[in-house]
Amino acid sequence: MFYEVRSGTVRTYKLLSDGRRLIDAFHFAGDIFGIEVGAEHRFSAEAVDDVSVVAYRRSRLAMASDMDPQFGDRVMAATLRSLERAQSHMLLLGRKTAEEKMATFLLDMADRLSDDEHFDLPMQRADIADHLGLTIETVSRTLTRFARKGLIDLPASSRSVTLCSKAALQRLEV
Amino acid sequence: MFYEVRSGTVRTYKLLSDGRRLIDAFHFAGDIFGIEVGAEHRFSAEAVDDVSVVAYRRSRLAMASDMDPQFGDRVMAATLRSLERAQSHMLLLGRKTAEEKMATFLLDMADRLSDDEHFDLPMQRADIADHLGLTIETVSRTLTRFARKGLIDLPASSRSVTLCSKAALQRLEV
DNA sequence: CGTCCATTTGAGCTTGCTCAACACCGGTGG
DNA sequence: CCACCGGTGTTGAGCAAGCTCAAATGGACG
Repeated sequence: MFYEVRSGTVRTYKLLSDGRRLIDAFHFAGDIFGIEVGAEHRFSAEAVDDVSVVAYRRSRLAMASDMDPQFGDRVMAATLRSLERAQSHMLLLGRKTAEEKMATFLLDMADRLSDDEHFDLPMQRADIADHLGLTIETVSRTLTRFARKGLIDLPASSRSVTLCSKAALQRLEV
Repeated sequence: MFYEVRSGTVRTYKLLSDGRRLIDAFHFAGDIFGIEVGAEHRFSAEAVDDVSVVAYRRSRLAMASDMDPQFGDRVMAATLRSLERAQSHMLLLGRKTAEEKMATFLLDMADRLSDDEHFDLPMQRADIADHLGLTIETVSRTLTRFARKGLIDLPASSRSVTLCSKAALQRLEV
């Protein structure tokens, strides 16, 4: 089985035995996730908000690839995109500072969630923290620091963000 | 183009603009690496020691898949294995402590480099550090701590390692 | 209005980093 | 032979980024 998000946001994650969590990716409408080698999945998936997802049997892949080569190509492309994302994310997790992580995250979300500079984050601080290898507190503090510096605007709701200076964030991102 | 290691060890890595490095993987004999979507590569590869590598043109993939489905399968499997490894490595980078990282690394190397509990690391401390998101000093200190605890044996040469207690390392690994 | 949950903020601590010195080893040349 | 050297690895001391623990704030909803 593998999956395609129709609407909403899905998080895929792994846990350590003591409960520490790493969210390896957020998946939005149109994203394909959960393609694997073996029979059983090596990570879990959860809905972040209200979600609609399509599930495909894996056997469909081989079959569909014959009938509809486009479909096979799309799945291969999705797999390679996951790999690319994972590789960039390893660099972030292993070598970026908290500020650089947040800057990268905000720019990525802006890119994927909005046409302009404003968007609403579907996930809560704990999800962001577990995605960036930080704690909730560090995420929160870094966001307020960005706001104080005038890089972003955090109107009331705490989930909505406006990027005031993408250029400055890109500089921070390294 | 993508590549297959015949003998020796290859490291693939990414850099931040100021030179911070993350080695996303080490590739040993038989490993396939460097499969990508776009035209240009998004990471660099270097020989860790004396290496022999086979390069395949990407066009060969589509072509060969028709003539030799086995080959296409092998490449797809390699891609999925890279993705799996990247996902586990994200958990390591984002959520494991220095000791847990080293324990995981040693067990992985033992698995891939040796039949028993003894092996020689092909890479230097700086490579290990940049693979685990640590500094050289922390790698070195963690290894000596493991040796003092009797978990491993570090005979003279500093590149050779014997695991005295895989079980204990597995417990540390979380 | 009170409760629950998410978020923010503060204070102090710890892990892992930085900077620095030292040890070790293989190669090179006087 | 051995002194020197560069590259690699180890060890020590002090520091700081980010964590932990704790409390305060602020909505959303009944």
